[in-house]
Amino acid sequence: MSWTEERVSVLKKLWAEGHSASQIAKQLGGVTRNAVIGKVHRLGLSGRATPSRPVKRPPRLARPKPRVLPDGSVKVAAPAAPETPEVRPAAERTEVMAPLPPLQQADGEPASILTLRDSMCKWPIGDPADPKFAFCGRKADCGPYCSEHAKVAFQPARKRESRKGAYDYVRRIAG
DNA sequence: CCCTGATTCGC
DNA sequence: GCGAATCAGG
Repeated sequence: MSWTEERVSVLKKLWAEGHSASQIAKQLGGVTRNAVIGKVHRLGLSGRATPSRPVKRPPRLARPKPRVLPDGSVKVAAPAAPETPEVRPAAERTEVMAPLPPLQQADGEPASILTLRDSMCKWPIGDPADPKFAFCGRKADCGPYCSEHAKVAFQPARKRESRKGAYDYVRRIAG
């Protein structure tokens, strides 16, 4: 079947009335819903009333699919260039583990190994090898951490011993 | 697994 | 221009 003026007008009418592509294809006959969608897209009336789907997905990358030719041979197109991975910024990853900056004490310095006391949050902040390495230093809630860091420390429990490991690490550093 | 529209690309 | 294949969702 071909897209006669008649059939196109019917297509437009049904599409405008909100029928789905498969319903239109069924009514027209001789075409699949893909054909209808393709025609709709070509006519430029793709965007209809899409109540529950304003989802905008990124363009699909090319499909280098092998195709079987009539003579039985297989042809493979050159693979399309991969999209840019886009790595997450380091700051975004760190933010989860250290949402709070070290508490400034009276002397303006954050809690260090020397000044960290039992009642202070022992959440490490920064690289231990860095001179600026410090601890959270806020009031420890019920464990070694303040209420905020306790949420982070005692939540994921990934793999095996994130909690114990974190605590031991602090004990090792803090004494 | 059913459905939806969107997109690609060989024809 | 056409539409099958495929994708990304509901």
